[in-house]
Amino acid sequence: MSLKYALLGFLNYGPHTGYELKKVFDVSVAHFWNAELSQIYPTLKNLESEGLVEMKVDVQADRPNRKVYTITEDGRRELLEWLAAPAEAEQFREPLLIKVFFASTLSKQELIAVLRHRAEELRRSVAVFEHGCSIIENFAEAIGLQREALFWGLTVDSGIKHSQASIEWIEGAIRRVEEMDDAEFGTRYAETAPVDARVSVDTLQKLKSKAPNVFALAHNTGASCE
Amino acid sequence: MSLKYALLGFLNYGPHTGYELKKVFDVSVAHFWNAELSQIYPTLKNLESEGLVEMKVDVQADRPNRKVYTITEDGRRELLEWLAAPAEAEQFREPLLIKVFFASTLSKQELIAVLRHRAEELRRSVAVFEHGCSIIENFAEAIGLQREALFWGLTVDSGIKHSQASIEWIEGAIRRVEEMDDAEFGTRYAETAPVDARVSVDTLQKLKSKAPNVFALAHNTGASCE
DNA sequence: TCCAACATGTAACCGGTTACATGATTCA
DNA sequence: TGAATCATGTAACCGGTTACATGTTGGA
Repeated sequence: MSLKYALLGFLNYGPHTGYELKKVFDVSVAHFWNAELSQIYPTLKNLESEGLVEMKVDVQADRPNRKVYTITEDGRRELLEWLAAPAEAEQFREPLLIKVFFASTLSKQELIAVLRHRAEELRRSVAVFEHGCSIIENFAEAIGLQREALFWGLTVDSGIKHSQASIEWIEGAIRRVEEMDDAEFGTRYAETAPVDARVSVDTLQKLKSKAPNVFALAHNTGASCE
Repeated sequence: MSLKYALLGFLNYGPHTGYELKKVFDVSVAHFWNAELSQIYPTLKNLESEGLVEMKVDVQADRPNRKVYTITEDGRRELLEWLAAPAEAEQFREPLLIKVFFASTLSKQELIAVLRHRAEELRRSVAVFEHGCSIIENFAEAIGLQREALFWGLTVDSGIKHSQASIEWIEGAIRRVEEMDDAEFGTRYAETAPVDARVSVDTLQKLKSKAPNVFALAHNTGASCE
């Protein structure tokens, strides 16, 4: 649902075509919100039918016609309302954590390799983001939106902070895993006694009745143990 | 695609029904991977048709019949392969960042309110996660998987670290925003000169040709400016 | 000559959520 | 009496990605 508002946000700067919006997306918000043309075009159409934007065909002789979208007063109002409302927390899904969760099935070296690989990726993306900062600043100045540069920079900051937090977590995890015995890995539960699902579900039931508040809130986002 | 492997992971501990898997999900991986029954049931069916699990109907007199799923050797092999392969980086989408990106449209107080609200949510989820740790440890012990507790704890840790990183970023953002002049906010671009989309797209073109490497990699995850 | 850029779209698919359907038992 | 638990599912929808379709112009 947020794509709608991201588009309104850019249209609030000035009229754009779908094609232009995609380009602007790619250098400005792509690090936390990607969008494909095939999604942008129909979304613009919806915005139009809701009366939040207006479209004017710009007939061109030598190139394909352009559909230029302009935000309406209704659109401005709706954008502002959304911006001021509390942000929904997007659900966080991280495949790496599934691997760590079931890591005792792996060998110690395999787990460490997986962790190192992800850390490398994250380090690379931090480097990219650091370049991204200066690009965003140049861009903001070039188009006369210097005052936006601070806000844009904050979003890049957020990305860097998250990546760094992940890297630090991975480094800590590797240290802990390295301290472990090789024997703790490579378990195949078929060989040991398999877990009895009924027992574990019963156990959950008991834990739940002891601390119901914890289970009630668990759906929010992430927190951790030391 | 990861749901499949998360299910295989639990089935590797021992046979479970779909209903049981949902319960186990909710207390163990829900903080980074939610799953609904309506998704679990068909996924189990697919796993069966792929030969990665086997199903046996457990006829019950007083209650509805249960379908108990057991992992096969093929399933174990596929799980192990996936666990050892590099993790795909899930795309990160954060509505709050869209709000910050377009924050100059808001008033200063509105922006700060939005930021504070999210920080509060995050603080609450950190508290929940801290409880979650002890629950996970109790659970692991109760079902005889003590050695798993460390890995499970690491995933909770990751959640805490992320939330804390977000909180710190928000606190920094609030400090920066508080230093700003009220006049920097509440811009309505219609009143000033709207941005010319063609100029901004041209500018992007030039920035791109100057630093093509940055744009090539930009799709990874997040990094930031100081 | 061939590819990239310009410019707009549709269709199929995919992972996931919400809502709905069924029907027994147990507990407050 | 009515809600919660047990237990399985289907259907509709939603946001998003990938692939496909079309056709021109300009540059390597």
